[in-house]
Amino acid sequence: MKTKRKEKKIPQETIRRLALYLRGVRKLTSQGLSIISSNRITKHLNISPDQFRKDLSYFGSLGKRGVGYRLDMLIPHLEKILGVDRECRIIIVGVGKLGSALLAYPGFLNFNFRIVAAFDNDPAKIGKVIEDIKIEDISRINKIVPEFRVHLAILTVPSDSAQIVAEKLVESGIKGILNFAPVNLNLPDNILVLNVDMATELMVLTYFSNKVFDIKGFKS
Amino acid sequence: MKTKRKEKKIPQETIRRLALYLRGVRKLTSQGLSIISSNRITKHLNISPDQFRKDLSYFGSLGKRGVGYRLDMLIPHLEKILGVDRECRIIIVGVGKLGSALLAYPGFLNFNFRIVAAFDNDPAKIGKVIEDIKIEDISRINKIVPEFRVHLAILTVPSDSAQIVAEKLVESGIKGILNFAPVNLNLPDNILVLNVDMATELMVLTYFSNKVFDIKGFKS
DNA sequence: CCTTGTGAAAACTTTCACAGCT
DNA sequence: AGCTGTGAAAGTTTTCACAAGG
Repeated sequence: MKTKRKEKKIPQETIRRLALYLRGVRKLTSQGLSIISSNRITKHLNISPDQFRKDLSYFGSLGKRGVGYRLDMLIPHLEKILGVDRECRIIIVGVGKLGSALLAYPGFLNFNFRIVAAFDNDPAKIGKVIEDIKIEDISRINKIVPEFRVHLAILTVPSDSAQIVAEKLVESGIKGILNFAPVNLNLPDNILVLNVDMATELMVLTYFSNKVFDIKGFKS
Repeated sequence: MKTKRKEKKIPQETIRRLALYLRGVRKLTSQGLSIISSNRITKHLNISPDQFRKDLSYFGSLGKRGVGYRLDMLIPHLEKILGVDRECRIIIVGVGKLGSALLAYPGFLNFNFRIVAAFDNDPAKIGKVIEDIKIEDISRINKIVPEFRVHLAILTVPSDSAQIVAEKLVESGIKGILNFAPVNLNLPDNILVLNVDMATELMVLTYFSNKVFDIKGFKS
């Protein structure tokens, strides 16, 4: 990333970890805890307490020395930083098997993400209702995105059409795309794209598991 | 310490990019190209040519100065490094909506990943066949993993049971896990875990899209 | 002129260590 | 005594710049 701001530089991975912390501290709250140390928070997250404190310090100080962090302050703090204190409207584009599965995924609501529409170009699917969401023709993206002030799109169309559909999304005013199609999208710099590519993840696992073999002296 | 090979430190992200390169060069081959420069390869990947050459250089030199890379050598080279030159057997554990979608995902085969079994604990599902794969009872993991010499597992069970199921997978001899449950798995160090967490990705997108607003001076 | 391969510099991220507050 | 917050050190990754080869 090439942000050339004078603001102190926040590592990208810090943001990803903040999301992890939010999950973690919510779980601890539900266990009845109210004040908690960096040590305790990170115990089950495979992250060092130092890293946690450093990550938080980018956004001002919140803990009490000698004491720890108040969960009732920490949770809203993290939610505010991540922007999940307000509802974020999202759409799913491409209602194949994966798109349908994501439509039904309950975990989005925990973080204030609301799926407001789903799109496909298959006439057999358009008009059907899945999980209370009516499937719309893809040509209606331009109408619905501004109307519902949609921020983000989950893109689960076939690779062939990913680029062109992504361009439509950009045109309609979307700000970011979570792309499940295994292609690199070429879009303007101000559009954020994160790729989720299952085959790549498996390759990374394969590479490192072979490495472990080597080091341990095993044979496959 | 025990590795006999030259001990250069290879960045983790390099491996992820190699998978990207493999996708890219395969596409270029299908366009009839046979020799190609780092510039051309990375043109549509949002990666610099320098990065590409550096990444490759960790594994020895393969290109010809003044010329470029021969695709018929580059592709097998990348495949070998990533370990996708041999079949890798995988299983899917948890055949809910997401698990079923992944069972049907055709992209795994391009990289020699073969799904050999699927597991669930729901009696209503056990015995059913999806995409030519019979769904087995989760208790049979211990039998099937060694029998088919399964390397990797895709974990798509509910969060509550993810840890305990993961431990069963480790017991059975699995080497790595692609975890879709939004919890941190605590497993031995020699087991590789990669997490795919849709809500986290959306939060990262939200964070950065708000940042872009700020920088550009827009309002939401 | 091409383009690769690679040390060296620059940039970035994590870990350390300790001052300072409760 | 216990824990946070944070500069400074250590470690890691990317970018630069250029020698060397077709």
